[in-house]
Amino acid sequence: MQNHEHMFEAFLVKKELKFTLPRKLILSTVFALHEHFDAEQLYDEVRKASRNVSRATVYRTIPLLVEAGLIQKSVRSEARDTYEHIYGHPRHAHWVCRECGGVLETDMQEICKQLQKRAAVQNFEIAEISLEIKGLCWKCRNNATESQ
Amino acid sequence: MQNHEHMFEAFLVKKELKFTLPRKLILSTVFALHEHFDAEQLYDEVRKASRNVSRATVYRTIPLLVEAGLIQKSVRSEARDTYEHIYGHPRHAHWVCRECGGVLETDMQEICKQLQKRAAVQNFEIAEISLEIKGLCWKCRNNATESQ
DNA sequence: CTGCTAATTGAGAATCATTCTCATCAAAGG
DNA sequence: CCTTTGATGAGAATGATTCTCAATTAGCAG
Repeated sequence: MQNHEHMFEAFLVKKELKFTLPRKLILSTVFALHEHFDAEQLYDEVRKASRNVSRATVYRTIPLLVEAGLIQKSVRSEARDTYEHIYGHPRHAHWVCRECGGVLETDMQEICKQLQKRAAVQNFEIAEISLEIKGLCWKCRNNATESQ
Repeated sequence: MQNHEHMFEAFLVKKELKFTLPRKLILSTVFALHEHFDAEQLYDEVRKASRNVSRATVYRTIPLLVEAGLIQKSVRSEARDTYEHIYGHPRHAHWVCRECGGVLETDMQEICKQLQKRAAVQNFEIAEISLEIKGLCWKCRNNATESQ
């Protein structure tokens, strides 16, 4: 049993919820998937392993995974909500280009440290941090100036 | 005419769009509203000024205001998309409590400076910055420990 | 092993914010 | 006052997510 399975099971036990077969399947599928995914992609993958898991259960399990600290919502404002692993992945900022939609990720260890300090002062317990910068990437800036 | 009206008009002219009456109305309503609002609230307010503005036009104008740099999407993951003024408002981080839903705002001038530096290196042109921290506020942490 | 109880599930209907369609209207220049 | 093209209003359509409810399952007690 992998580490994230232990974590999820511990979380469920604490909440007096059951570590059922559908939940096990969804969990292992999430961690077999790319770091970024949406509910529908997850559902498709889960169905490959078992046709007996419904879309509703996938949608119901995602918030549990979020609350357990295993995943969090990722880049926003797309049609579907997207999620990303946070267990075992250092936090990173997302630089989203408004023009081409490309996403660049950069390290944010330093910023996280600053936020942790501020959290201590405010007595706030951090579960998720999302930093998103939108604008124009270098490619689209070049295209914009060329076409003038 | 206020400054944000000049900005919006300049933006529209540059895009070869017209500064029509509905757009003027929506713009002035946005800036008469709280810093945070959603499309429906905006629509309700606009309708108070004129019953001849449709929901569709409100929804169509919001992305223009975003692109013009006057507003941006705010705290996410609520049912409706919410927006906040950015023209004339220093950027701030949102600390969202998962338990009570409360939102605290803190300054992020320092972080913005760091991001500007990194943007210069990447040759990225920043239009929006959103920093959202989710977790438990001090009140809800206290409640949690009491009830154990 | 068997029954009990409450949580969980699957299937599909329901919701509801947002987007789209399309006929009508308005602005700006000639 | 035409003309052309973008803008608008009204309501239909979309589509991700949530809800409903009867059937199933897990965990426990006997």
